[in-house]
Amino acid sequence: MAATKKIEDEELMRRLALVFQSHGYEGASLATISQATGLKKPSLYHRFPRGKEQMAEEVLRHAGEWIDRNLLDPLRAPASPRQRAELFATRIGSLYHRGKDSCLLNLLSVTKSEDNPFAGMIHETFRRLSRSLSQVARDAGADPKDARLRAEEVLIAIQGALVLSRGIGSTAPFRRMQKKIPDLLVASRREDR
Amino acid sequence: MAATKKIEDEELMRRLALVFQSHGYEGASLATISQATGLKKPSLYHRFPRGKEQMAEEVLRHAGEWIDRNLLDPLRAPASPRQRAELFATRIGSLYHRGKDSCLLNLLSVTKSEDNPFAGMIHETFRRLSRSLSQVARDAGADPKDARLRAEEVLIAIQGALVLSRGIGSTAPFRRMQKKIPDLLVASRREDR
DNA sequence: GTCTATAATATGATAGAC
DNA sequence: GTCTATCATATTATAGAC
Repeated sequence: MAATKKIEDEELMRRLALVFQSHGYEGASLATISQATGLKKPSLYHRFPRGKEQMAEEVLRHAGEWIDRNLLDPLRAPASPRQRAELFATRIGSLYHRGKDSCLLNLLSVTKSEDNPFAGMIHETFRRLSRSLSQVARDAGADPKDARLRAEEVLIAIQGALVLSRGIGSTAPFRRMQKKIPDLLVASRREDR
Repeated sequence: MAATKKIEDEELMRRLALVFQSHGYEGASLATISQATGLKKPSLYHRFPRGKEQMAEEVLRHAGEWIDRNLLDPLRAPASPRQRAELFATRIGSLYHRGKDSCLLNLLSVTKSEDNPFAGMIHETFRRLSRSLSQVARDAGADPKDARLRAEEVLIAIQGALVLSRGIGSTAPFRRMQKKIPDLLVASRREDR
């Protein structure tokens, strides 16, 4: 029974994430969410007493846990920096369905209200990604400052490729970016670049 | 009278753009828009008979014209490729207020409806940017294929830096990215990158 | 061109039955 | 835990005066 419930929760979070990814926070109405999850509004409020804001919070938390398990843990695995960077690039591809999906961190950073209720969680998630990525760059020989800049470049490349791919209706930019991730993170560079 | 009207229209579009940039399409209610522009709802409908969708369309068109005049024309100016790339980087900074603003092309590509009403204009604007940027890369000696990839890299860097800067609440990533634009577009590269 | 007033609908949220 | 029915408010949109 507990196992079944757990699976249902997983599926629920998966569908909620899809709705917020597709339509953004304000664009995801309770009617849309109800249809996407198969739960009527009162059932949603039973599960999320604080309503839509809590739904988005828990989706963000759930996504953060996925990232910790499937992106950040591999970055600390006992493998060469390049191998870890390559595995990271692969996992990024499955997180965003090879560029077809948008990033929750991008979409949930836009709301009606002046101060975004999710800003803290979004900031925190980017920070964890940045720390783990820069550690790989350091393991590959980069000094701390360069390592942080490389991590930033990788995050920029991912977010930018997702925006551009959605903007032009083609995943080609995302797939090209994905191949570049290992070099951005661990390849040696010329001094003048 | 005509001149005064023109200025008012400019200011109106400027404020509308700011609202959509800050809150996204669905997050920008007519109440918010009314407050931001100083026009009551019936006045807005007098100016935009098809309502909010037309407002966003005209804001996008207006932004596209700004881009043509202030970003793309300089890319074709009689100057060295590097000088043109540097001017472009400067103008990108003022377009996004040095990283404080978000990109309309990103925010307006998210709506409630399944097929985004602005997809065509967004796609078209990215296309014009890409064409003009790649021409600069070609003028700097890149072959057509490499030039297109460099233009794509620049667009990815801009969009990604804006997303990351908003996500972490700091314009530092945008400002660092801005300095890299000229090299991304026109610097020679090692073969193995 | 702009406004007050108002309508029609959508949206977030709850009461209460099962 | 889920539902039907309902509420209060927000939202898009319009009528009609000035």
